Amino acid sequence: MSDTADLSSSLEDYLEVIFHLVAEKQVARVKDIAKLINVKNSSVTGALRSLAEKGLIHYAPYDVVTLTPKGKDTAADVVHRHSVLRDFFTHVLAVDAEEADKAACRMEHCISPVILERFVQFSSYINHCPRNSAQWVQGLGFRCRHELSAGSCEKCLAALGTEACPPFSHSEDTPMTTTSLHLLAPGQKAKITKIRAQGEMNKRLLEMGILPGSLIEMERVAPLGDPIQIKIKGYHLTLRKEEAGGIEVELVAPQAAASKP
Amino acid sequence: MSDTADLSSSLEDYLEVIFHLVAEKQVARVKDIAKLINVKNSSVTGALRSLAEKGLIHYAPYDVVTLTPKGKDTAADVVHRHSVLRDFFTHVLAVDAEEADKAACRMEHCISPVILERFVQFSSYINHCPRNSAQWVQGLGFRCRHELSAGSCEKCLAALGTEACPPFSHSEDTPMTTTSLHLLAPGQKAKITKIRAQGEMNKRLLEMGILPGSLIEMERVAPLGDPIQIKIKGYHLTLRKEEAGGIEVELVAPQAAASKP
DNA sequence: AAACAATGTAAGCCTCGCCTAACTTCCTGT
DNA sequence: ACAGGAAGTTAGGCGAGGCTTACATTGTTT
Ligand SMILES: [Mn+2]
Ligand SMILES: [Mn+2]
Ligand SMILES: [Mn+2]
Ligand SMILES: [Mn+2]
Repeated sequence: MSDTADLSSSLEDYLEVIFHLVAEKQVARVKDIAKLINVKNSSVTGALRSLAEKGLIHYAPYDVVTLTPKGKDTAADVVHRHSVLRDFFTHVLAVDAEEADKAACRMEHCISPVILERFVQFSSYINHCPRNSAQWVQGLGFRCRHELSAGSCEKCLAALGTEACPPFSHSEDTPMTTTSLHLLAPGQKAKITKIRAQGEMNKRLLEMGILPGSLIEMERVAPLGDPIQIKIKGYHLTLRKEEAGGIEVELVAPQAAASKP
Repeated sequence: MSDTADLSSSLEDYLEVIFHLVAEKQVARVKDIAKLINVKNSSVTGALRSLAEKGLIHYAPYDVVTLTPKGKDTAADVVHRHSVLRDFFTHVLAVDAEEADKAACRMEHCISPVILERFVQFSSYINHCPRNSAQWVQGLGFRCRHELSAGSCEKCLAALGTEACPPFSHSEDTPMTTTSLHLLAPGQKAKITKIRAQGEMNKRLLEMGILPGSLIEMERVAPLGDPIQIKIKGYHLTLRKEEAGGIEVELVAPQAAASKP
C-alpha cells in the first residue's frame, strides 16, 4: 500500500475506465477494461495489481473490481480534469467533440490544480454572465470555424479592419451557446441537445423525462455545485452534478434573461 | 536518421533548451544544457546522440551543438506551443508567471495542433477586439484572483446574484490588460512592462530603445505575423516576431481607441 | 464432469531516462 | 611544449513502465 504515490498517465486512464464501468454496471471486469484500453487481459491484471497496491481498488484474483473510497476520489478527480478540459475545448474553443475528448484525455494527466481551477472559473464565469460573454464567445466561435476552414474569412477580416469589433450578428451559423447542464446559472433556460451518459445512467435520465429537445430551467445549485435542481415540463427535479455534466444543452434567449432591470 | 520519429517529452525539452542557448550564444554547450535540464553531462550526450540521429542537430563528439534547419523548425514549434500556453495562462487565466511557465512546459508535449491553433485564435481574437473582450477578460481576471484567495468574493457574488452581470468597474485591482507585444492589433497603443528576452537579444532590444516604461504603438504586422512594425518614441522599428513575443506590454486606453465611429 | 470462458502468473522484451566510473580530448597557462 | 584541469565521451548498469506470449488456474454452464 505505497501511499501518496503519484499515478502514471497510464494508471490514471485505467482508473478512469474503471470508474466509468462501475458507474454503468456496478462492477468492472477485466475483459471490459482490456477492450476499452485496447490491451491484452494480462496487461490489465498488472495494472490492477498496481492500483490495488496503492489502495485504490478492491481486487482479489478472479473477483470483480470495485473502487475503494480513496480510489473513487482519485478517479473522480481524473474524470473531473477530463471533463473540464473537454468542455472548455468544445464550448469555448469550438473544437469538435471527438477531437476535444481525445485531447482532453491526453492533457488531463499533466494539468496542475491551479490551472484546472482557473479553467473551471473560466467556464463558470462564461455561464454566469450571459450579457458580457455570450456574444463574445459566440464571436470567437464564429471566428474559429471560419478562419480555420477558409484560411481567412473575408467578412471577419473586413469587420476587423474597421476600428470597431466585428458585430458577429450574422447568425447564419449555429450560435455558440451550447454548454453542459451543470454549468447553467440559476434562472437560465436551455434546450437539451444531447445526452452523453451511457447505459444505466442514460436509462435513468430518459425515465425522468430528460431527453433531447426538452426545455429546461436551472433553479438552484447547491454550494459545492452538487446537487442541482432544475425544472422540466413544469415539475422539479434534483440531479447529481455527475448526471448533469453529461447533458448538453443550448441556451435559450440568454439576452432576454439578462435584460431584466 | 530515423525520420518522422516523434519526440518524447524529454527530447523536446532538450531541443527547447538548445534552441534558447543557440539564440543567446550562437551555440549550445553540453554543460549548459546539463545545468538547465538538471542532469549529468553524460545524460546530455545520450540525448544529443538521439537528436543527431533524427537529423535535428549538428553534433560531432567534442564539438559544439547547433540546430539543423529541420531541428530549428521542430524546436521553434515546441517553443511556440510553450509560449502560446504560457501566454494564455498568464493573460487570460491570470495565473502567475512562474506557475504558468512550468505548467506550459508540461502541457506543451501533449497538446494537439488543432487545439493549439484554437488557443492562438483565442488570443488573437482577444487582442483584436478590445470593445467586446477587454472588459470581459478583465472581469474574468478579477474573479479568478479573488475567488481563489478568499474562497468566495462577496462583491462578485453579490453582483452575480442580480440577474445582470457584475460591472467589474471597481478598479482597485490592476486591470487585466497585459499581453505580449506581438499580439497587439495595428493601431493599438501600449506601455512596455517587462522584457523577457535573455542575454544577447535583451541587449539588442535595449540598444533600440525598447525598455520598460516606454510607450509603443503597433503599426503593421506582416501576413504571417512576422516581422512586425512598431512606432516608439517617434521613430519606426521593425522587429521579428520572436523578439516581440518576449516583450510584455500593458494596453493603453483601449476603450478610447475602440470608441471611434 | 467436461468443456469453455474468464482470469491469473511467469517470463521476457523493449524503451526510457538517468546514473557512476573511467576514459579521452581539448584548452590554456606557464 | 606540455602539464593539468575542464569538458566531454563511453560503457555499463539500474529501475521503472508497459506491453506481450504461453501456459496455468478458476468458475460457470450444460
Ligand atoms: Mn487520459
Ligand atoms: Mn480521460
Ligand atoms: Mn516541456
Ligand atoms: Mn517548454
